Amino acid sequence: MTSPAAVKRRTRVDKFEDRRRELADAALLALADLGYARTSLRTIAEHTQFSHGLLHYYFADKVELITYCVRRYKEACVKRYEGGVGGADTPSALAEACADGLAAALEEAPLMHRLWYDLRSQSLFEAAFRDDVAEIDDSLQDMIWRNVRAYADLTGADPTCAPSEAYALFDGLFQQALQRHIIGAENALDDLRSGVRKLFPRLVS
Amino acid sequence: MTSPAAVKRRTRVDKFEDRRRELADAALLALADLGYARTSLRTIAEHTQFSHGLLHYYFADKVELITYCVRRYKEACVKRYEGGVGGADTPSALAEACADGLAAALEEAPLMHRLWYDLRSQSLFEAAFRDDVAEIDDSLQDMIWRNVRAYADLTGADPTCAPSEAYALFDGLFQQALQRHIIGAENALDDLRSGVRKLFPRLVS
DNA sequence: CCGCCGTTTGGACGAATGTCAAGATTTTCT
DNA sequence: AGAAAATCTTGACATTCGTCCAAACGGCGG
Repeated sequence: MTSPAAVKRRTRVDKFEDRRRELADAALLALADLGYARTSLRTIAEHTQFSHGLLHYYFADKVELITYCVRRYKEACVKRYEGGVGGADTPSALAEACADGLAAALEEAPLMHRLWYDLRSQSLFEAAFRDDVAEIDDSLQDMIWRNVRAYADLTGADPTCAPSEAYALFDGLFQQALQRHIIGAENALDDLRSGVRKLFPRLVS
Repeated sequence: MTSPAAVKRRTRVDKFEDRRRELADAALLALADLGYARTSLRTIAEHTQFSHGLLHYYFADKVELITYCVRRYKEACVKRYEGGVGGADTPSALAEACADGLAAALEEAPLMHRLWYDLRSQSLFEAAFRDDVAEIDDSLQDMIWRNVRAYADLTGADPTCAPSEAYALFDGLFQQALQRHIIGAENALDDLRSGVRKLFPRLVS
């Protein structure tokens, strides 16, 4: 089995990682509130029960904290979507399920999605974020592509677009819906559902 | 006619407005380089031949300067696109012309478009930017819709989507292409052209 | 030539930022 | 229980930020 030293060490790094996660979650709440540009380490610390100095005990600098947050956000993100839309036996049912899923995700946590687009924009200026952002983009693209493929299978046809193409189109709809939802447009969610539902048949033979 | 006083006064405010424009243009260059989050008034001043104190002579505060920049960006933006694609007599020719136009716009000034998406993201946190951003979004949506309508007319069919829907889809393609172009993907522009060309027939009956 | 007024400068201010280190506190191990 | 290691707090640091202001500049009318 594992030696006592190994056990001790494992619990130690686990506690360390647990606290890192705890701090990162609090940081994500602060970031979702204020956005990257306006979130300082001290305001992040205010979202925790600890002092600001502790952040430098668990993270080397601000960039490492933010990138850790992005990675953590991604974990929750893929876990959220990997369930997928399994039980749909007709094309339009799948399209509707996907539309409802995206609309529900937007309604459930609009501030988190706002943060995502903020961080993705920042990654165009700050190269340190690019790898993590690209990973998240890839997993989102996979999620979209699984649905498009499943839709095509149900119709007996083939997709007429590349995975990245499909992702760009869905993402465009989602981002616009988020924008309008945050402004306060009450038809943003319905328009998103409608747009997604109509997008599927546009992407197969 | 205009009185001498009015003439004199007009030249005065014109000089004032000219300098505002000059400063805003320099600010736009700085913003395009660094992004909203990292651009300070002093770094903006370094892009001009003046000192940082001058900015507060022409702009009340930073928000007024930025919003003025956004408005100025919009002017150039609509002027850039209002020419449109007049001379196209077949649907696929129009689609190709539009695809080439968007790809050329991206290649010509990628940093400006990066700034646009940055500022649009910021507007989701800073309500002061929302009106100007919404105006730009509207004019871009009009630009897209004119092309979709023209394409539909050439095919003798009707668009099967709303203007905002079309804009969201095109914008999704463009934003992804920008992202990949900045990362250094050499096929980003070609994929954008292909995606745009293929998007038109998807949006008509 | 002087004085005026629109411009422009450069420095100063308080506040906020990221970072760091020394000390206090808590946990862990023997 | 006591020593050692970890966790956490506190205060300080050098910068940088937006903002403001007194003074200097410069052209133009009197």
